[in-house]
Amino acid sequence: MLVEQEIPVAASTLTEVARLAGVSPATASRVLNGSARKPGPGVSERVRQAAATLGYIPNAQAQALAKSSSGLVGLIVHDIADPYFSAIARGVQEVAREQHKMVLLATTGGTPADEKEAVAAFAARRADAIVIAGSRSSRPEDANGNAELAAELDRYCRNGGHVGVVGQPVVGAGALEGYHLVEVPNEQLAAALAGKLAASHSGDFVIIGGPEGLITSDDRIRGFQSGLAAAGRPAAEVLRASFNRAGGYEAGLQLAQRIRNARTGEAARGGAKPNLCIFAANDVMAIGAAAALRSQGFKVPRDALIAGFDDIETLRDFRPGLSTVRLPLEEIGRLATLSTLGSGSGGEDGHHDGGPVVTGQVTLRRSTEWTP
Amino acid sequence: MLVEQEIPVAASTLTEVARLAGVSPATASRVLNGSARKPGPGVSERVRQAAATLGYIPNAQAQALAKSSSGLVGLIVHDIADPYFSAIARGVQEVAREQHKMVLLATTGGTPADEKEAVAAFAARRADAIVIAGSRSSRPEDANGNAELAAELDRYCRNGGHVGVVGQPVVGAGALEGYHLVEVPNEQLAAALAGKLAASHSGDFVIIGGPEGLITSDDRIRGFQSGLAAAGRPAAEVLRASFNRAGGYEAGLQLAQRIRNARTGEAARGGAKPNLCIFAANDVMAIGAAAALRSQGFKVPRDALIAGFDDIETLRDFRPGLSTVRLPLEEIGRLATLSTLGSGSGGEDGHHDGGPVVTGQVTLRRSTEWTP
DNA sequence: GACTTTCGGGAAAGCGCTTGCCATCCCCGG
DNA sequence: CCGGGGATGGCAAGCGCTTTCCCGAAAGTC
Repeated sequence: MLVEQEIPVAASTLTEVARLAGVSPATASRVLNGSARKPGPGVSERVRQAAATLGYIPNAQAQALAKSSSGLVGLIVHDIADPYFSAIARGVQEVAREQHKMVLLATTGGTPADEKEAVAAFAARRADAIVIAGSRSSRPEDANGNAELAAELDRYCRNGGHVGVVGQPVVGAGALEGYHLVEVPNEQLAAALAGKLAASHSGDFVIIGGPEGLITSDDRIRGFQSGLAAAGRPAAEVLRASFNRAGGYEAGLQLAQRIRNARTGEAARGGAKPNLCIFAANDVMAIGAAAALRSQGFKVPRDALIAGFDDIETLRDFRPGLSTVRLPLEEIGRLATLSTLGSGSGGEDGHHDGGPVVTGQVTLRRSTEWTP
Repeated sequence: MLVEQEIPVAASTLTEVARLAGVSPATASRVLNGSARKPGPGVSERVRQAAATLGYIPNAQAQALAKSSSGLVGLIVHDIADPYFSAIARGVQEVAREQHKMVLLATTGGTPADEKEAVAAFAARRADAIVIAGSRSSRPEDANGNAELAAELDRYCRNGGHVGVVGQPVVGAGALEGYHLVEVPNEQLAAALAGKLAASHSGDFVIIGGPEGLITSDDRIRGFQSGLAAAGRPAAEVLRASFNRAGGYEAGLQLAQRIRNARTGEAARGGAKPNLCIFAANDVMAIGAAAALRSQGFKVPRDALIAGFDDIETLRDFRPGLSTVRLPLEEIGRLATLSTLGSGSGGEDGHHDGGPVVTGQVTLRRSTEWTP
């Protein structure tokens, strides 16, 4: 018996389904959306049938309003096209999907003011959780913005929201229930990297870092320096540039000039071991620096060694292979999201929990390997 | 006169604001959220004041429900961590931001069934627009899924939604009002690339394509072949692999074997021009293939030329520079989004409009440049 | 067999906001 | 001086769904 498929011009509502099934909206709601109460099998069948016929799609907004939980996860990144963030985003997205939630995306360029705004927007949408990736800033001029961001987050948490922060705590945020942190051991890893590099490189070190106050960058720099110190080496000079390829390139040009000067001074003897090892605070900067060196006629690792941080996937095919620290970015995204959703119980004492442990791995490749 | 900042434990509602301001919720609504009617200045001031005191954040869900428009833009991609998609996502995000909308992200791996589900979810959330990036599939086994996807999209459009599709039309989708397409001239560009390559390369061509039925890939292959034909060259052999780095790598290994065989056969004479030019249907595959060749001891462009498609930003530092076709991905994302939002009027005749014009640019670099 | 428990279903009260409509009030021309 | 028109504010009816009661009936308990 073929039933005429009704193709409604407008989205049909629960009430219509209920009417068609000859039950009350309450019952229809109970059968179609998991409720504690399970209506009888006969009724259920009728309702489901009616829903199918009408092509019923529940109005998520209305549901959210009624049960004040939206099934939304907010994700805040600096720039979704940056491979660092898109890798994290993939992790977040995966978990969200598993948990039948949708992710709401906001990109802020790292400006605390924008981040605050994004949090507010997420709060307005009653997002169940917010994941903030991307370095916090400790710059004085951002102090204000940070404070507002922290306040906004606090309020969000106080209203029952959960926030997962990747990397380091939001400056000034309280130790609230619902506030989770996925700590990334930038400092230790950078120290470990420095140690390894110091073992094989006897010359100078120089660091290309992001702008002062970018915590991730600062942590990595500090870690690298302490690693150097532990190896009995003098502290490295730090060049500041913007935390992206362009910044790396710019700094790379400076360094090229410097190498050139050194060379002419020392009467170019062939086969000399490169005298400089560059540590860029992230892979993208490292690539930029490498490009700059190349543009000036220098080769890595022949004329300078170079290492980065993150082990961005797309960059693994870069030649010479970039020495770096592998960070499980996708996993980090997953963990940050899970900490806010999955373990509604996981951290019953919850607030500011030590959080899941993330480890990275120093990965040495050709870019820091001098071969005679 | 310092007023004690009231810090409400729960998010405050419009009604509370109204009460504090001594007006009706209607009025409060009118002043706080752009309404056609502008209440008097005195009242407005009081309401705004009250809202500030209470730290009022409108409940977007409720607003959406009441005015059935959510301020949401749905974005469907295969994989957000793929630089191709993340570049597009950036464009989408930008426009959304400009228009004070938020983007809702869904990743589907390209499965029509998942895409359909994503569309349904977006529809449930009453997204104002949906942008679908990522190749459609014309494979027979996806026909079913495609049909369902098309149906879901149709229904969404019929309910007043706007959808913007990147690349090629959804197979089987009707020519509906609210259905926009940003066409990417994959075929022409691939042909142009083939032409340029044919001009400088006299040997064989081989194509590494995605799985058969992936329209983007197929278009590029077809274009390349026709470009070859136009240059009086025989059609190239097509190797099929998955549309990502791994696929490229795999195919690259096969080709390496082939090159090796050819070499031993022809009694290795040094300095021979590479006999093979590889066209990979996208940059990531090209990189994979290049890595495979390298792993087998071959060098690009010494032993084989190679070209890709997309001009992924992160890959521009790859050495040797990868010949490719530059696609303005971010712009494509922007256009797709704008077509659904900005020009609510732009295409008043609207449906299936020719859409904005996207052009790419053949970009030759070292990877296809044989130097003696 | 009379009583307390379930249990399946419905009525209705919201969730927080927008908006059509009505009641005022003021300003102005006649 | 009075009536009409244009502002301006409030009332109340939803938007579509969930959920708390409540009620009748079926099922258990001595």
